Amino acid sequence: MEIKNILKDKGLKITKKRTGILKVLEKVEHPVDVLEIKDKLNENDIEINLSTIYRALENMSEVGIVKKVNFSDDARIFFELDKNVHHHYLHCLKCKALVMIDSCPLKDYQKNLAKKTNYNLVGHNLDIYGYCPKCQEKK
Amino acid sequence: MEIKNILKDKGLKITKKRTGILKVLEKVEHPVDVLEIKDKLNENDIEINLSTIYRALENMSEVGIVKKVNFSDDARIFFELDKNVHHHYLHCLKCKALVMIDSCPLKDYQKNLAKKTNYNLVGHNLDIYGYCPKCQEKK
DNA sequence: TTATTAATGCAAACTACTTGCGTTTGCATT
DNA sequence: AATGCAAACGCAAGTAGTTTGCATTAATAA
Repeated sequence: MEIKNILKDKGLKITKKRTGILKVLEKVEHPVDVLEIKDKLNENDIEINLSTIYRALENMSEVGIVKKVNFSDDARIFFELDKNVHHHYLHCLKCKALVMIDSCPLKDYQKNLAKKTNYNLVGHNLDIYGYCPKCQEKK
Repeated sequence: MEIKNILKDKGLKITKKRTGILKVLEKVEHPVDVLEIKDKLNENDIEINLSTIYRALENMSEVGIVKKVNFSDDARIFFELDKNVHHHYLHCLKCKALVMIDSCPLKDYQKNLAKKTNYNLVGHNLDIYGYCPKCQEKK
């Protein structure tokens, strides 16, 4: 669906800033933080305040357009388009590259764990850390 | 080993604050943040500044006495005694209880993933979220 | 016992994020 | 096209968690 229609669909007003944010998320294909969004918009001559970015992302995550992503070793909040698919990320500790892993190794595990512990499990968070092929060479 | 000897062993001075912090970590048996440490020490009539706690924990984590623990949904840093065992935590989203899971479901997975991706993988972080039996009742 | 070095407290700085409020803008209605 | 109103926005200030510089104090080796 086109960006404008995605917003209209959820009853959110179509503004240059909001469509700009969504275009950035579409293009980069990895979770981004607010500063990266600001920089990318500035490059395209769109001035935007950080609080606007935070609020826009908050709104859009409430209606399921975007998704908040937290990494355990980073206090920042990242955001990505919510395509309704569960996945995890492989992190390069040197160049910070993110590789999406879309097959989750924990589906069955979580079910079994729920049974064993009597917890009602609703989700999990997994991040895998290492060095990408390129950064291994450089060392 | 006794707390005093653990510190002496690593060349750290034995102070009331440091031994106090370690006693707290020993007793609580779950990762704690700096405020919980401060409160527990205050209860035992030990006044301590937050920056002292941060610095003591930083020093002690550099030498492997304690370990930093990050949870993906919480910006705070938690700390636990470093017993050199890999484990994960089950989080209750309501009462915030933490249950340690000491069998890791990802050992083989990580090895295979390393082969497949040519990444040199050094570790991972897994947190599992849900509701504990008690909190399910309350609802 | 003293001298040296690490540890500590305090205040200020810093990072990431949030909030209050006055202004502007999108858009439904006329 | 003009109007009105709620939503979006910018700015400045506030908050939470953590870090840092510097002067003071305390631990321990000599």
